[in-house]
Amino acid sequence: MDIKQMAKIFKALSNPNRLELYLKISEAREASFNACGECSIADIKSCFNIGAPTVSHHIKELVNANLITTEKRGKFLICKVNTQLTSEVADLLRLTNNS
Amino acid sequence: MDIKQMAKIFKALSNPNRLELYLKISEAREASFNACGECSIADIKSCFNIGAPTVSHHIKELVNANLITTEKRGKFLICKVNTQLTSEVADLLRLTNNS
DNA sequence: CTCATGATTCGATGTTTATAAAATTATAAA
DNA sequence: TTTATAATTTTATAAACATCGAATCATGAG
Repeated sequence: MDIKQMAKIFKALSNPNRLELYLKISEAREASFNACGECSIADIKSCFNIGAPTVSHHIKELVNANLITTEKRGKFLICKVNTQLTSEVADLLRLTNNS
Repeated sequence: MDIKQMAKIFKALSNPNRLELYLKISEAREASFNACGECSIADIKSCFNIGAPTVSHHIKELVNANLITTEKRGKFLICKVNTQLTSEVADLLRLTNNS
């Protein structure tokens, strides 16, 4: 993976609110918001102390870093984690560690 | 690990130059700058197109996030990766992935 | 069609950040 | 002790960022 892309991923996870958002979306697959492992902006927003425009902005950054994907379902936007990318990054970090 | 600490780590890795710096320090253990798996600021600086003050600032951020440790040896500052933290982070990323 | 609601865009604002130039400190060598 | 070199601190600046309120867009319900 290219350094710029890697940095972009880390940047997307570098804001505490956005990171928590991301983790929430990840967890949604298990203790689900809607039993399908998905998570709407309204769901997310109700867990945080930040406004809808900010949530929207954060979501966009996560999508932009390819960490999640979204899908419009009716009025709602459904977010899912891109599990492959996350584990790629984990592997890269692991590589720097072959002590 | 606490969300804020996690975010801090990611922030420290979110700048392309700083990330590359960090990776360079990691690699130094193998294809070494000084055969002891260490890496001085001068070594680093000579690989990048950024000035000494900037390198110094980046190093400080990496130390601050606990990703590296430093040790002054004579005129030189020697940097080493904190491998434990790195693998903790990798594990955390992995965790979001238990599909 | 109208309305309510979920989400996005726009505009503004205060904060953080990356970077460099200049000045300063620390240390080893001559 | 003087000098050269490595690194840090200080100061300044331009760019990026997080956040919000207001306006807007999109969609499903009545």
